[in-house]
Amino acid sequence: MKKYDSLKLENQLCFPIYLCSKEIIRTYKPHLDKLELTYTQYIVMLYLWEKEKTNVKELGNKLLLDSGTLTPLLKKLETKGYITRSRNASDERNLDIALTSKGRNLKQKALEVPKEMGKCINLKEEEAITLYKLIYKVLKNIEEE
Amino acid sequence: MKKYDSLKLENQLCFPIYLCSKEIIRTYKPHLDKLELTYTQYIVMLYLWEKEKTNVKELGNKLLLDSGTLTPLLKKLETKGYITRSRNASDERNLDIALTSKGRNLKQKALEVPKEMGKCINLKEEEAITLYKLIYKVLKNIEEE
DNA sequence: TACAATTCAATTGTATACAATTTAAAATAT
DNA sequence: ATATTTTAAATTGTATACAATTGAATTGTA
Repeated sequence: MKKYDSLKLENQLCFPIYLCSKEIIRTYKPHLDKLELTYTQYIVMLYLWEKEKTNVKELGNKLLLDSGTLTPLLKKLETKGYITRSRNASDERNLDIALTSKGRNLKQKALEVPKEMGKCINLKEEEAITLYKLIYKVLKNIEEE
Repeated sequence: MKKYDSLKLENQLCFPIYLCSKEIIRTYKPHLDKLELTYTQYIVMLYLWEKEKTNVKELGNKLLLDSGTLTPLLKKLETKGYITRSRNASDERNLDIALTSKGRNLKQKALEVPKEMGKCINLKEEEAITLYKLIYKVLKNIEEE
C-alpha cells in the first residue's frame, strides 16, 4: 500500500507556487515589453487603471510591497511619463500617485495582455476558478496567522 | 444575471499566485532564520538533502534559476559550511556541488519547518492536492508554450 | 589536427523585494 | 503649547532574479 505523506505535500506546496509565479511573470515579459513595463510596474498600472489615483501607502497595502520597493519603481514610472508623484496637500507625509493621460492611454494597448496570457495558462474556466479560490484561501489563512 | 468575465479572471490569476508565493516565503522566514537559510538557499538544500550531490547546471534546471542567481548563492552556502563547490575533474566547465556533514546534519533541524508551514497554509489534504495539481498543470501548460 | 561552434559558470547591469533605519510631518499626551 | 509618540516615504543594506556578455573548456567538423 502506498502511504500518502501529507506533510511532504504541504512542504512542497510552496515550491511549485514559487515556480509558477516566476514562470507566469517570465511569460508576461514579452507582452509587457511592448508597453515598456516590468511585471511589478504592470500591477501598479493595473491598480491605477481601476482607481485613477492612489498613494504609496494604499499601493503598498494592496500589492503587499513596501516603500523600499515602491519608491524607486514609482520614480521609474514617473520618468516614463505614466504617473505623477506629489505630496498630499493636507498631509505632507503622504505621496499621491495619479495617472497621466499617457498612462491612461496605455490601458488600450494593455488590453491585449490578459488575452495572450490566458492562452498560455490555458486552464478550463472551472479549473481557473478553483485555483483562484484555493490561492485566496491560502492567502487568507496566512493573513490570519 | 451576473456576467462572468473569464478574461478578467485569467488576467488576475497571476496576481494572487504572485502574492501567495511572496506571502508563503515571508511566512517561512522566521523558521528558516533558525537554520541561517534564506528561502532560495533552503530549496537548494532541500534538493541536496535528496540527492547529496549535484552541479550548477542541474540545480538551475530543477529550480529554474540561472548562474547569475546561483553563483553568489552557492558561494554563501559554501561560506556557511553547508556545501562544497569544486570543478568537475572530467569536465572542468561543470561545478560540482556536494553536501558537507554540517549541511547534512542541518536536515534534522529542518524537519520542523514543513510541520510549522503546514499549520500556516492550513488547507485540508484534499484541497492541498487539488491546488498542487492545478499549479503543476499551469506549469506544464506554460512549459509547452 | 586545427578551427569553429557549443556549453557552462562567472560576471555585469538592471529591477525587484524586504528588513532596518532615518527624516519629516502629524497626532496625541501632558 | 510643548514634548512625546506615531505615521509615512525615503534611504541603506542584503539577497534574489534574470538578460546579456565574457571566458574557459569541450565538442564537432572540415
